[in-house]
Amino acid sequence: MTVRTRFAPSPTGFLHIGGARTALYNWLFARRHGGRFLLRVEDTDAERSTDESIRVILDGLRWLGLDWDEGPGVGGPHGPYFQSERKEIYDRHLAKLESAGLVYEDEGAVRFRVPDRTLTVSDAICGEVSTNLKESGSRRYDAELKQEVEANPDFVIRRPNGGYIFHFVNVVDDIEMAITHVIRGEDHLSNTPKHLALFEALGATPPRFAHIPLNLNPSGTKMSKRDQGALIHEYQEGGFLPSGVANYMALLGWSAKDDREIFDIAELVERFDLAGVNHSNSKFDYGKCLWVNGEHLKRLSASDLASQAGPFLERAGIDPADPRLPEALGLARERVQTLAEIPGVIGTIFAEAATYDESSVAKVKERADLPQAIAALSDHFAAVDVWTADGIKAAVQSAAEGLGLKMGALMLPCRVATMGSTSGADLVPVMALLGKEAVLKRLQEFAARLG
RNA sequence: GACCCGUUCGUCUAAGGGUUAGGACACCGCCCUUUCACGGCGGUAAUACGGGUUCGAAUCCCGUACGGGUCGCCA
Repeated sequence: MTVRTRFAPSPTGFLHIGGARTALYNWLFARRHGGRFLLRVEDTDAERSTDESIRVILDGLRWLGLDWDEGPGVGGPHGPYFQSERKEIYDRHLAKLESAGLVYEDEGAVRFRVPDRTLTVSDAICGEVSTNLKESGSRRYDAELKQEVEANPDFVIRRPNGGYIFHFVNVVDDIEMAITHVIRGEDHLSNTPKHLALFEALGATPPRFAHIPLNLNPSGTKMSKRDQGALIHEYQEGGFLPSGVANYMALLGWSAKDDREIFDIAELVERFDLAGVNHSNSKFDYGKCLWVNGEHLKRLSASDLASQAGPFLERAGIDPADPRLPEALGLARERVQTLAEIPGVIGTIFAEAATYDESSVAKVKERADLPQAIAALSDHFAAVDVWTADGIKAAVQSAAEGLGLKMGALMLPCRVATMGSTSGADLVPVMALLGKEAVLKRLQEFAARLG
């Protein structure tokens, strides 16, 4: 049997981290087992389903590298892949239920007769979970009354206006699309008996279910789009790598059962399995997500780093063709966790002049001998013949000796004078890239600032 | 409220009857670096609670507490 999984988002205008992780698990599972991954858009709620809101979701999936074998844009033998275009299919299945006497009309809506017996979900993660829909559905909690009220256990599958309800279309589509494995959030576990009843009524064998634990925000409540790290496009804009984000998402609820945590996409495909999925919800940790991304950044090849960083460099006004760029990127990668941080670390190399950070300047200004130190550095740099890291170091060394100081005592003032800040990339290579003239000019400007 | 799922350092997790309860992020300290970082080494820190079963329980069972989910003519 070929494994067929699917991701079935409703277009809300955002690709949420929870949805993206569900998509990832389905994708990994399909890829791991040489199966197919389908994408189906659940746009039965017409108002929210704009082209734009659909595009955001597809773009997010593409950015993460979660390509689909069947679905919007690629087609496939089980289309259409938008629920809004599948009305005839739903009508056909409804007719089957009608002729079997399993549905009835109620104030214009169509209700499905639930069976009065125990249905057992055999979940790959949660184990066996049994429910009797007739019993459990005959009472309903009224949030306003704050108490249970009588209810009709037969749930609605079609609205009076002809629109079909999620449970029904979801099941019909999974049958029609020959889905073998449904990996979805645990919030659907309680809905699954309804789906089981529908599969049975439609004469279909249900797929294998795997309900994965939910991702919560750091306060332990449901992630909302306001929470940091909640939306996939923010990662893209924030300079994360798709593989880093996928790696971190995989880790929220799954582990390889050894101490390894950093995996590229191919390694995730190789190692992912449902047995490694946890049973309990996890809280999102933005700091760890940053760390994982930083590890991916460190492992990137020089050319990949250059192409990935491109948009962020251009935005900062750095010419991607500058010959100093490859070396500068090498300096940057060791100390950033996102691509977006790169310009801040090496931007000064490509700038006309240093931008002085006030608190950094204030820090070195505390030294009484600062003007002399800068002057000494200027003199010794001016005398350097071969402007290389070694030559620069030697110059700093001799400048320090002349002042009766250790070399380290001059490094920080030199850093602030040439780079504008106490932080940033490694000073000596930066000066080498900057060139002798530029360094001397910056020292002069800094001295002038001091007055 | 009923039903369902869950509970190991602050966070993500490993250990599925016998471990000094392991790793990672974060935090702290030391070393390295004559700068900023990286890195290396070390430290603080957990089995929710109460009962069982067992020679022995984080691990199996029951209860309690807490957290999450579901209970729509939303998906």
